[in-house]
Parts: sequence; C-alpha cells; structure tokens
Amino acid sequence: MKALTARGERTRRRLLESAERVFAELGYHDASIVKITEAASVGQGTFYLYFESKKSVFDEVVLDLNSRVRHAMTEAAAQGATRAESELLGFGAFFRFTAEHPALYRIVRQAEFVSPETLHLHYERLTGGYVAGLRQAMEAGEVAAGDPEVLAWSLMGIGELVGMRWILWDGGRGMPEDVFDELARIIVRALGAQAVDP
Amino acid sequence: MKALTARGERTRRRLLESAERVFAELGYHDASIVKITEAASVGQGTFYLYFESKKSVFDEVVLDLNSRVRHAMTEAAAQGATRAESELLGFGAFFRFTAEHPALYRIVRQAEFVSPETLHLHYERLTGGYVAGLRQAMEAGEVAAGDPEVLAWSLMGIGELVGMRWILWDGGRGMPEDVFDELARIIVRALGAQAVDP
Amino acid sequence: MKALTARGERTRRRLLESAERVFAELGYHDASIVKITEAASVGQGTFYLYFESKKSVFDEVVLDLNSRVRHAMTEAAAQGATRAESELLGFGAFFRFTAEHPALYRIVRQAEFVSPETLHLHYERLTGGYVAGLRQAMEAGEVAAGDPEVLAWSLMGIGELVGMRWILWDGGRGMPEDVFDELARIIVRALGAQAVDP
Amino acid sequence: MKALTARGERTRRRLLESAERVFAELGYHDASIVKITEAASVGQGTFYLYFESKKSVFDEVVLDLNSRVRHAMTEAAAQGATRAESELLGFGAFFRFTAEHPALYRIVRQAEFVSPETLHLHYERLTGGYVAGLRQAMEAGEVAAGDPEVLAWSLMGIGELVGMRWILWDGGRGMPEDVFDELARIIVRALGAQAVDP
DNA sequence: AATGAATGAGAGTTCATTCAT
DNA sequence: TATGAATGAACTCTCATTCAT
Repeated sequence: MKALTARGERTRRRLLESAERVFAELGYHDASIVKITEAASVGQGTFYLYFESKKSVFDEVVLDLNSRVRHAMTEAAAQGATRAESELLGFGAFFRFTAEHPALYRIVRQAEFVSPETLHLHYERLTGGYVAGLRQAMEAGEVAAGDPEVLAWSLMGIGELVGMRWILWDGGRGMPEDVFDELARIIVRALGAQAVDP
Repeated sequence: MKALTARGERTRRRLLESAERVFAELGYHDASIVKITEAASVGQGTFYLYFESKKSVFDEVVLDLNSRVRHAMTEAAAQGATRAESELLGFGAFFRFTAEHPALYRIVRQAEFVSPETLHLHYERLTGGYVAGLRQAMEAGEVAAGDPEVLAWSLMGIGELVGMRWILWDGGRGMPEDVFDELARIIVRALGAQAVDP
Repeated sequence: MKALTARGERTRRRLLESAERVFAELGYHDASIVKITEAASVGQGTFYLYFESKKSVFDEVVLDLNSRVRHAMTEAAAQGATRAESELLGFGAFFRFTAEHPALYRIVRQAEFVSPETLHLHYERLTGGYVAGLRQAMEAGEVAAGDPEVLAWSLMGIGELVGMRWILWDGGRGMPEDVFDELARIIVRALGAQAVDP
Repeated sequence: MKALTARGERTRRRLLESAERVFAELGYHDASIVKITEAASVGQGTFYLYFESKKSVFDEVVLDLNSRVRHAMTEAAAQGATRAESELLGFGAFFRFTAEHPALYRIVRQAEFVSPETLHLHYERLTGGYVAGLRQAMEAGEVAAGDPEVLAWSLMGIGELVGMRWILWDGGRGMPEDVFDELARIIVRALGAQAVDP
C-alpha cells in the first residue's frame, strides 16, 4: 500500500495487462502465476510485490475492465438523441469493446465461483448505468413505463448472449452488421420506444 | 461401453446425481472426484468404472440438465395458444427448473473453459427449440418478422440474466411474481407479438 | 479417520518413523515433506493420506516419543527400593532413551515455536510422572518436604541439560559413568533424601 | 568490517535491537528480514550493509544476550557472602533478566539447528562462570566436593526449566516468591552447601 | 549510507488418475 | 463390481539475498 516508484508502477501495469491476457486466454484456473509473470517477463516473486493473491489480481482485472466498458458505453450513449438511440449506441460500444477485450466475457462468466462479490459488483455497476437513463426515459414517455431494473437486466442479458454467440464464438471479427441491425429492431421493440418527435 | 448390470446402473446414476450436486455447490474446479464419490458413498476408484474423466461427467451432467430443461420448457410451451403465450409459459418453466436446479446456471456459466464444445451444444440445443417455433410464428404473422436466431438468443439472454439476478442471487425463493409480470411485458414487446385474434 | 487396512497401517508407520529420523537430523524447518516421504520410500502425496499437515506429524512424533520415554522411565523406576533409588533408575533410563533417540531432544527444544501446546503437554506429562511419586515420598519422610512440582521441574532441568551436554553433544556414546555417578550424588542431595532404614 | 560513522553505528544498533525483538516474538524461522528492517524503520537492503546474513544477526543477538545475562549474574553474585548465597543471587538475577528478555529463552532453545556453534558457546560461557566459583567453594569446603562441571550444568538446567515454566509460560509476571524460596532450598541442598559461619 | 525493486528456489499442499486386490 | 492406497505433477505463495540507483 506504499507509493510506488515509477519503475514499480511500470511493473505493476505490465503484470495487470499480462493477467488480463492470460485470464482471457486460459480462464482463471488454468492461468497460473508463473504464466502471468512469464508473460510480463518478471520473476515469479515479483507478482506478490504488487498483488496479494491470484484472486486479488482477478478482482482488479474485472473491475478495471468494468470501468473501461462503462466508460466506452457512456461515451457512445452520450451521442444519442433519443433514449433508444443512446441505448443502441451503447450496445455498439459494448460489442466493440468485447471484440477487443474478450477477457471481459471469458473472465466474467466464470467469476461466480472465483469471486462472487466482484461478479455482483460488475453486473450491478453495469445495470446501474442503464437504470437511471431508463427511468428518465420512462418518465418522459420515451420508453414504455415499467420497472427499469427488470428492463436493464433484460438488455444486459441480450447483450451478453448475443455478444457471446456472434463475437466470441465467431472468432473476433466483430459483430456482423445484419445481426446488429436485427438486434437493434428487437431492442427498440423491447424498450417500447416511441419516437418523441414524429 | 458394455451394458451394465442393474447394480451398475444404480451406482452410475448415484454418481451422476452426486456430481450434479457437487458441481452446483462447489463449481467444477473445487469439486473433486473424492467429494463426488463420497457424496455417492462409493469408493474412489469406482468413479472410473463409469466415467472416463472428470471432464466427461461434467459433460454428461450438462447434457442431462440440458435435456431436462428443454423437456420442461416444451411441455409447458405446448399449453400456449399463441406463440407469445407459449414463450411466456416456456420462460416460466425455465425459471422453475432453475430454482430447483441451480446447477444449471452455476455449471453452465463456467463451462466455457472446461468444455467449450459442450457449452456450445447446450446453448445451441436451447435456442434450437426456440428457432423453429419463432420462424413459424413469424410466417404466421404472430411475431415480428426477422432473423429468428437473433431473436432466440436475445430471449435466452433475457432468461439467463434475469434468472441469475432474481433466482440465483436472491437465494432460491423462485422468481417474484411482479418481476415475472414485468418481464412478460418486455418479452411480448420484444417479440413484436400481435394478438392474432383480437 | 477411517480404519486403515494392514497395508495402510504399514505405510503410516513407515512415515512416522521416517519423520522422527528426519526431524531429529534436520530439525523441524529443514525437514521437508519430500525428505520425509523419500526416507519412507513413498510418493509425496501419500503423506497427506495419513497426516493432515507437517505440524500434525510433528505433534504425533513428539507425543509418541513422550509416551515411550515415560514408559521406559517408569519401568526402570519400578525397580527402585527407595524414592531416591527409583529416581536415579529413572534418570538412567532417560539417558539411555536419549542416547538412542536423539530426536527427543532436538525436536523438543525447538517445539516452542512450532507447536507450543504439544511442547507443554510433553513437559507436563513428564513432570506429572514425577510429582505423584515425590509427594508420596515427602509424606513418608523419604524426601525433603516441599513443593513437589518445583522439585520435579528442577530434576527435569538437570536431566535435560546434563543429557544435552554429555549425550547429545558428545556424539552418542551414552552417558559416561563418572558423570552419572557425580550426577547421582547431586540428585540425592537435591532430593534431601533420607535413607529410611539406616 | 571498516569503522562505522556515528549514523551507521546507530542504524546497526537499531537493527540489532529489532532483531532481538522479532526473534523473540516470532522465532528464528518466522522472523524475516523484512520484518526486522520494518521494525527498525530502515530499508530492506540496509540490513546487508551491517550483517552478512540472517544467521549472522542471530549469532550476534545470542552472544549479546549472553554477555548481558552473565554480566547481570556476576554483578548480583558479587554481593553474596557465601557461595550458596552468591549462587542464589545469581539465580535471582537470571530470572529477572529472563523476565525482561524472553528472547534469551525463546531464541536459545531453537538455536540447536540454526547455529549449533553459537548455542554451545552460549552454554559454555554460562557454565564457565559457575565452574570457577564452584571449584573454589569446593576447595574451601563450602560446597560438597565433586566435579564442578556436572554441578554447573545441573544448576543451569534447573534455572532453565524452572524459568521456562514459571516465567515464560506464566506470562511474564516474573518468578513467584514462593517458587523461588522452594527453589532456593533445592539449590542449597544440591550444592551440599555448608554454612561456613553458623 | 540507504533504498526498495527484483529474483528464483523451494516450501507445503491438492488432486485426477492408476492399479493391485 | 468395487475398493482405497498410491502417485507425482502442478499449484500458490514466501523469503533471503542481490543490485541499480
């Protein structure tokens, strides 16, 4: 918990990045400290200078990824004129992030047994972002009225499985345009979105 | 692979059931063969009389669970008059099954690294069930036209995350009615369902 | 905690004996599980079939040694006509045991940090044996009246350091006769022993 | 091995004191260089500016402690009129030192495997102090004639175990008076002491 | 004189799997 | 059919020590 020197900061970052890569490729259990440190080109013991345990890097990687997707999503969503448009832009950002950081999926989907608290945090932060926007939109009559939380989790579920199917499994070429278009229609319907200004 | 005696059949089944329980409770990695055999009250070596490896029981458990949910879902869906109604009944069945067999979630969500082929199979079989019904409904104009596969995966995503949030995390009391009602509205909208007979 | 088969019993005993030897030679910290299992000619994992941890074999070795010395000492002491004689016979037995099982010393003297509870147990059981006999002898006027516990610990101290000096450090040739004779005089004096029948 | 500046001298002393404390509390093996340097508020590398190795500080701590107890004991003993009195005063000083520096015990008792040479030195120096005085007293007829070395080691053994039992284990409240009085009687008897002046 | 980042060997422990009975 | 003893590779983590600054 001491302040790190510049060199230390660099090493720590290298380890964190390696951890993300190794976790993404191998999963939590098959990722070993040796593999992570080798990927970072540092000695085995160095790892423990910067992280308390294997689980603790895992948590840090997840939370780091989490704040990065959320950042990407809100940035994109900010460009939207209507809620529905924002939502779609957010989805697009999510899928682009996913394509570049498969770790997000692969790590998160196995976190249930590794670090439930962190997994919950991850999902809560993600939906949290949606809920506020949705509630406002509901009040404005832009989106069908209802419990914004259920809607938020539904949207997240759509994003998760569609992303898994067409991005992760199809080998990183990104989301096909036609699938995204179809998805857009589904989402707009699910939102019960009304064009405010016809 | 030869036929088993009645006694053998019984032992095998006991092992499979124990495996489901242990995997559900501990996850794949923390589940050990010893724990499974102890839960089944058989000797450690006995396990390998019936299963090739740890991974192979896992696959079998997943596939078994898979056919059981699908059975439950199609049975329920058969009662529906419209596609939308069927879909909702299917969801209800899925949630009930989930509440009784948390293994379904907990196991599946970590299968990505344990046995990707089986995971894919699981999801494909699940969506497969939807797709046929959706395509028909689309042709009949009961459901908004479009790519039934994207729609199927979207529905599955909704079920997965909403189930995780309100069944798994909330501690096994089953899906709250109001959440289900809200969800029903979202699904009906997402389907773009038209009441055939007004 | 299950009953062991004959083979298992044999393996366990081999491990316990190897542990005693390795601990005696190398001390607790430099003794490693690998060294112990190699000495027992079993695989590394076999160790954990019979012992919970390194510390737990240590405790078992100490307690085993403890009951063996006490047995040797009481057997010898039983031959004595007077308390003083019994005490001296006990000392003799202690030194002989020590010469054959240097582990007793070497292990015990470092147990303070490894397993304090077991260390205390060891010393308490050892003095416990003395105290009863001394108290009786005091009442019979055979030994100077006083607190038998302080006397018991004093005797044990004498035995420990004299044994360490002349048996352990002098390389296992056993206690020299003249040293023992001198020691006998000291002990008799310390006891304040009166020949009951002059 | 060159002369140290005043600042260096201070740092070295701080490290030595920290080492004594840490060794006493944790024992040799659980004491780590990091803990020692942290306790001394110096950097990790600084340690190796003043000491060759972990073992070498250990030796120095032991020897330092040794000369301090011996000093305390001889100072106290010098006040005694008879050998027996001196011996008792020495014991008293030993117990007081022990109560204040539990390190003496805890460290020494595990030195057998860490640094046998130093351990031997420690005991030899301690008995050395006794032997000369005892031999003189024997010649003067103040103490029962015999081998002074065996007597010296016996006394040391008494001090070690009684100190361990009533000072170390009873939690640092010092030697209870009645135990000490009883012990005094035992020692006087063991010495075969004759009051020179009745 | 002093630092703290870096190292890597080695520790204890677990577990899927094999095999003799 | 059933057993449980045995294995050894692999894991996470610790720490005395070195070294560039």
